[in-house]
Amino acid sequence: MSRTSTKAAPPKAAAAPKAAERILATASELFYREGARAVGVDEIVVRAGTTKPSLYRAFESKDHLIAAYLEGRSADAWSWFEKAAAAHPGDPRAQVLDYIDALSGRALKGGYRGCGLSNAAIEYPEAGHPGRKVSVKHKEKLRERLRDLTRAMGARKPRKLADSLLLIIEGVHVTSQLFGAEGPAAAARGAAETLIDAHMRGHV
Amino acid sequence: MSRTSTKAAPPKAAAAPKAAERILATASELFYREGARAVGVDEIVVRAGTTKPSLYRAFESKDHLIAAYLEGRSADAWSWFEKAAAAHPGDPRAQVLDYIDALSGRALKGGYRGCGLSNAAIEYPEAGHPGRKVSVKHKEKLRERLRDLTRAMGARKPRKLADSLLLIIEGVHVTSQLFGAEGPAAAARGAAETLIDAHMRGHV
DNA sequence: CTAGGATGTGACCGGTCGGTACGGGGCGTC
DNA sequence: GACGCCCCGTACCGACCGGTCACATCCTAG
Repeated sequence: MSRTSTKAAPPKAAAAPKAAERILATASELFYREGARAVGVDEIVVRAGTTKPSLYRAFESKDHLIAAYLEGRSADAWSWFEKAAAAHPGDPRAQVLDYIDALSGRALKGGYRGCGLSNAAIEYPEAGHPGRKVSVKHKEKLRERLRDLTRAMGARKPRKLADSLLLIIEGVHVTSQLFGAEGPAAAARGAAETLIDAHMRGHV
Repeated sequence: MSRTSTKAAPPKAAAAPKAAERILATASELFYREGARAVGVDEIVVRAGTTKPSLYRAFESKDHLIAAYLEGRSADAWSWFEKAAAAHPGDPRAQVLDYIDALSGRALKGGYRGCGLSNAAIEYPEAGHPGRKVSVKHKEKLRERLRDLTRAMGARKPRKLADSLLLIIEGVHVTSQLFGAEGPAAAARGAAETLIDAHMRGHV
């Protein structure tokens, strides 16, 4: 961190201080593991080594803290997505397969609790909830990105194939929570391959 | 209501009286629509036109009331399943397709909130929760039934096909909550057909 | 050294959570 | 009419919910 210019040291809004970061990190772990509704703000601040006013200075409500947590989850998911894309440049089929592979790989490990975004949408069905909005936006964008990929493959019905893959992906998320390591997630990649190949051959 | 016989009117244990039934019915609707964690016992008893002691006389705790609600959901799901089976005797492919069709049909209507059993498992990740046990048992049985069907089809890899179909089914449940009527559920039947046909041809 | 702003602190708010003790009241039976 | 049985509702419990207050403390810029 070097000194910048002599005048106007921090031009933009100050970055979040440490307490707020710890709160978000702690809340993210707790929300993911136990579900947002099951976790109280008291537990969050105690485990973050701080207190409630610090929480409410950084986040206007618990619901907005949930939204911030989900924004983080969304960013993580996109980084996985981009990583899979970067691993197979110009090969959309391998990209989506790699993404699904990574997904079911994590799903088959212990402690997996599915997709935080999907879980939150289930916990908060009310349309206006700030967290739910983040989830819905993320999933809509994912649907779009999947369509981009299936179009790039040259699939006959790219939208239908993308939706089919999305069903598989969400299926992985929930079944892994129900069945654990022996769950159907292991079948995800194979199913995705079959679906893609059938669409490429026009067998749909 | 006519008089029954003169002697020994109710020989077996008395059936649940009206209050308990109203509580279960009200709770079931509320739990499904808003999520079990979001609904308090006070709201349940008020809307059922009764009071808390009546609830706790019939159910030993809220968690057990949730379990009772999920038992009902499970029974409903099996009746849909059996209906699809009965509609196509001796044709397991048509049976499973019909079931998925019925599922996505409901999913594309308004007010759909997915599978109550899956939702509850997401809301209550703790292994010991009585409601979660009902959900897990149901889903394991569903996986078995699906395997029976794919075996009856003569699929090359019946377990893998069954798991693939289960991924689709659970995918329908969650995506319908995220996307509403325009969601990917409409692609479910087609995807299932493609998967089944590929497995029958041995293209897996 | 001083002044200001951002941060941490403990106490506290009304409301709701799941759960319970207890006392009446309807009804068929003698 | 008195009894016993079963079912129900009134009132209440301690704990915790999300959220706020006034105040102590610290860091940093000047």
